[in-house]
Amino acid sequence: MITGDIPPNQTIYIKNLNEKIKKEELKRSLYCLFSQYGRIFDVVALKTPKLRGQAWVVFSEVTAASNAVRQMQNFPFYDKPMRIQYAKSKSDCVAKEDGSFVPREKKKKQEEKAERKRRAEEAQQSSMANGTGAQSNGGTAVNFVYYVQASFRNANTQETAAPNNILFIQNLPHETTSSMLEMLFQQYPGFKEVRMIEAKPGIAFVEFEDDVQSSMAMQALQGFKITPQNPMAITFAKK
DNA sequence: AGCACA
Repeated sequence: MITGDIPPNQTIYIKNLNEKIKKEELKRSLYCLFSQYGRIFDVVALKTPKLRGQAWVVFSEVTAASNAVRQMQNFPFYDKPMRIQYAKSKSDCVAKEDGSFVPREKKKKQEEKAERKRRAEEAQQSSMANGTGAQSNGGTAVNFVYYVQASFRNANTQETAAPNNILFIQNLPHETTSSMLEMLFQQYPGFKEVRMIEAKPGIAFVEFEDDVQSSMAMQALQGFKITPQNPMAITFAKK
């Protein structure tokens, strides 16, 4: 068992990540990939020698983390299978929320100064923690996607489907046609076809060759708006 | 392989 004896935690610890990916891109992609399991408070990734290739994704719920640990285990992400466990400790952003946060000991003066500078640079990009950073699509889309998915899960008393080659698209404007979706999705490698159902407007299925390609398209188009009111909510189809 | 965050 890869999670060993680490108790469940709302934060997951991911290792074996592709170290060639730039930090900001990595965080964005992780955010997109894992937001299908629930609301994400924060994504932490550092490129220091000790911490590169690893990341933490902080969920609002332990159940979301549990699903992520199980279903995304060994998922090929930037050509490397992710190894996922629960984090060993509580994330700062969670501790701050529940009042148990105590600032840790300070480091040496110079390091502190260097970090301060780095933080200032990152300040503008780190809007992600508030769910405003996922894609060029803007942040409300991501929260909305989670909302749609959550109600979908409730309605069906089902969990999220494991990654597979077929995407399930929701919240489309009713005027959407399959050729419109084709134009959008065919730009991603492995695209096969779009399927829509006459009797069910607002949803569609998009098939790819495999689950890696489908998830790349999912990340790219998650929250994409055909009209301003319709950020699309993409999940993996239930098989 | 490696568990951080001000």
